[in-house]
Amino acid sequence: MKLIKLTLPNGDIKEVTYGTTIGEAAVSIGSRLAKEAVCGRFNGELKDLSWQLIHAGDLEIVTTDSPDGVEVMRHTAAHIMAQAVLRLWPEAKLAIGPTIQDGFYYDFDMDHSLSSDDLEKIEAEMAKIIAEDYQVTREELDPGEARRLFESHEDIYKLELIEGLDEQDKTISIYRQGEFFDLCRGPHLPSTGKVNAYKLLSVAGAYWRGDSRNKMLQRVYGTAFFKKSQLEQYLHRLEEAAKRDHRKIGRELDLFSISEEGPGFPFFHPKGMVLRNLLEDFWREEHTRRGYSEVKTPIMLREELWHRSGHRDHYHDNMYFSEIDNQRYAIKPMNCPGGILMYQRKIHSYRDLPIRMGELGLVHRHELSGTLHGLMRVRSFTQDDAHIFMRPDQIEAEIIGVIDLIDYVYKIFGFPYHVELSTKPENAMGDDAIWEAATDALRKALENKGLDYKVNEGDGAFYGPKIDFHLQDCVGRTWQCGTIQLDFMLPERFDLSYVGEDGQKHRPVMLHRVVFGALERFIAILTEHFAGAFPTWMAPVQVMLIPVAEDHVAYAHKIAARLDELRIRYEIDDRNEKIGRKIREAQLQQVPYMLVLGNNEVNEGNISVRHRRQGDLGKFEPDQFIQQINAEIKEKQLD
RNA sequence: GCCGAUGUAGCUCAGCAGGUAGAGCACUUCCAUGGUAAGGAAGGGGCCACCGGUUCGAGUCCGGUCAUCGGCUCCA
Repeated sequence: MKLIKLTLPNGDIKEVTYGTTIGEAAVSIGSRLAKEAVCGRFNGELKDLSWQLIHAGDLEIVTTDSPDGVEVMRHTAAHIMAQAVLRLWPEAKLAIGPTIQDGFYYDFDMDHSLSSDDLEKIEAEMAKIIAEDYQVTREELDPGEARRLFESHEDIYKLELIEGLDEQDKTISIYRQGEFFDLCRGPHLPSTGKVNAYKLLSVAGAYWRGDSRNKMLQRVYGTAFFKKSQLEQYLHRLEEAAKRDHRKIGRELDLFSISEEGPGFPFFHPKGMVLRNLLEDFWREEHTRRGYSEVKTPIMLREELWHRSGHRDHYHDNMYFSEIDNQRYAIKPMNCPGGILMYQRKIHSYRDLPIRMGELGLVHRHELSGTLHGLMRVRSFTQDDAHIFMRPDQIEAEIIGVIDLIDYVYKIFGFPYHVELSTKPENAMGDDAIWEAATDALRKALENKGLDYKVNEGDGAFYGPKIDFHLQDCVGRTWQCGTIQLDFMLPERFDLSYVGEDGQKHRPVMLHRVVFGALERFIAILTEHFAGAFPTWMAPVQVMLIPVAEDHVAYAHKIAARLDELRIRYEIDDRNEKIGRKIREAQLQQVPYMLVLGNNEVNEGNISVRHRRQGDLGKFEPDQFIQQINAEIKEKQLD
């Protein structure tokens, strides 16, 4: 009998007989391992436990605690869901059903429109399929067989997928469980009974192949875990994220609102303005320090300018237009053309470069109505923009300068982040050579900084490639904020120049960049990240003065005068209420410090300090407290 | 823009066999002068998103519009 040598992850060599399945191999390695086994990884490829080993190679048993194991199980869960849907609505056509981060979905084409009540029905049917514990088996078919099989069920979407697979010369495999079968690469769990903790989460529309010209299908989202406790933990996390929703907190803390009179055009309330102004102050301080100047360009400019810049051709659908004195105007969706006009006002020497021109620019973009979302997705927003005009030899140093700035700013807020590089998109201006040079410059700067990055092919802006910074909030979600875009195109289009050492005209290179991205969105992210409990330096109200009774209001004003000197933001709660109530409300407003002022304090000339998280901190000399909170603010401490 | 759901007081929500609207919180006034997360009482407040239809009668049924929510597409 022929023996096969398997190399295990720890380097051990295991010999098994020809034709042994991965599942059997797992048993022979250890019974505990076999119990936890989900599938195997043979020479880097995931295979079913029933896969037969017929030649030597590396074998790893993928277990329930590995990310791959979870993904395989979710894929099986998606099949079980599809099976359940077909049992309930036999006319449904299956499209695709992949796993995604934290779960899976399956797209269906069916007349019955699914409601959340239906999710329960589907879940119940899934429970039956799991209890019935069908074997999940793999079959490999040639394209003709596969076509016939799916044609017999009029599975138009699967047939389209098969066409694609056939072109790529890939093996066509299907998986069966009970009466159900599906086109699938696999691998899968050995049987449906192995799926344990699952939950269907929502139904939504989704275009076939993600293309809005195609039919809209019904997508059911779900998730599954090996352990009930993990599922519960995940659902709990969703609840926590919902509690942090900036739309809810924004209302509760009176930061901003959006009126039906202006969908996508937010109103900032006084407390939201405090946040905005602080971000702007911080931004100005950092930019001044780093050699930026600040400008402001007009909201509206002649439409002709936007033809020259290329926006009219490449960005038309997102722009608003208007008319003044029979002249066509456009409302700016970006700040760059204005910045360029500013650059062109005079002749520049090579000695003047780089020019770092910052602008907190209010831009308007027509976003599709269905995409608006609180402050995260709006139709008018303020970019913390800057345009750097520079000589080609300055490109790398300037990019590195921006990378350092972004790194500095994100660390102040305690955000970890990662970086992505986006290359030439389909609707791009300019030829490939320029794009390549620009993309190389960005890549070089990243490599010089030793930053790891992911590449997004075809995801760049129409005028140049970009580096995106994705920060991660405390619930683990990521948000694209900062970007650096290199642009050889607009300087060309606008015939920008500087006078070189040789007295001749040369073409400068432009860099577009933002750090926060948009103030509106950044405020939304901060709100969710801190769940409304902004660090003291940002808190709209930093101190709540709480006189115990009417007699103590005068003393509160005396303390307040001291806070005024240092521009510490406070409120005096002089309502005729018990202090328990005043404290509760200050807590709910996430005020960092509450000062309780009653007879004891007035007589002793001190204050009782309560912190929103640490509770009662005891008595303080007013000066001592004020110095302490002032330091906390100046150092922008996170609490 | 597309698919689905939703739209009742400032907020959270109840109401429904179609008979002209209700709670808690908030707000106002009064009483209580209170010591670390809600003191008590009284009162004001709604063109039930908007427009049209069915009906003797519509918050409730039907159609349209607008907005919001969950996604898709897109993106700061």
